[in-house]
Amino acid sequence: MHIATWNVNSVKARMAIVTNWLQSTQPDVLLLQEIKCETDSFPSFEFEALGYKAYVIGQKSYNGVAILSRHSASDLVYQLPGDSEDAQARYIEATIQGVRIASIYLPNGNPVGADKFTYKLKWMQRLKKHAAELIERENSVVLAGDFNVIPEPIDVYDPKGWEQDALFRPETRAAFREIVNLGYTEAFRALHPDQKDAYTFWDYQAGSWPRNKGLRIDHFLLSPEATDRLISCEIDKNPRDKEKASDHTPVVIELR
DNA sequence: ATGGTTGTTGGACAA
Repeated sequence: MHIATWNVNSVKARMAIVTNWLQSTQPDVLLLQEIKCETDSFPSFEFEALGYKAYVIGQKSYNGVAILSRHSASDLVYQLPGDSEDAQARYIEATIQGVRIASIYLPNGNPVGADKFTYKLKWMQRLKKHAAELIERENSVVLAGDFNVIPEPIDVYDPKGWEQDALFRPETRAAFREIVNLGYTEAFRALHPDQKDAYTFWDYQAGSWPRNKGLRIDHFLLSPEATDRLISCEIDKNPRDKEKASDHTPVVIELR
């Protein structure tokens, strides 16, 4: 079973690149983040034509996540539990072929010191609580998406320069470790412990892509049973080099 | 670089 995650930075602006990639890669599941459209205007029909059913929670202009699946999904959850007041569309979860899978768009959190950073840390505490319940309740759990977290210095081109950024602040990294330490395995680093310059995001500005000045912020967290089934985890850099690319590129895992 | 770019939206805001 192949599962992919991709922050597409507007699904409508990215339709050609995403559909071409789906046709060539044909994962069982593609998790999308930052679809930037309302639920009802998601281009479900185009994905159905390629054999994927779409499960979507969107909102106007910002955020929005989706699960595209070649197999039927059940027991959908459309928001991260723990705050019914939170209207931001950043979380969707479903069971596909016995695997509990979430598509996550964790808040960016910048600027540090303002409401946005507080919101990020609270969101991560909610995610920790929910991740603890999932690992207790379910067997194979896959939490994947744009975590907006740089886990370690190896995951950023200039660790010093990013010290004060919400993606790399000690509080952010600690909250991420707390989730992992519930018993999850971060798939890419587990399989590629020493691989440097392995990034999933390159800013549109200042020639970040051609200079490979990137960040590794899109992750797969796997429960113990899912980890036992893990065959591979690879970053596919090809879509980032296309015309009209997203600033993120997809990551793909295979489970046996 | 107190730069730079992209997307939504029609001026900022988010990233």
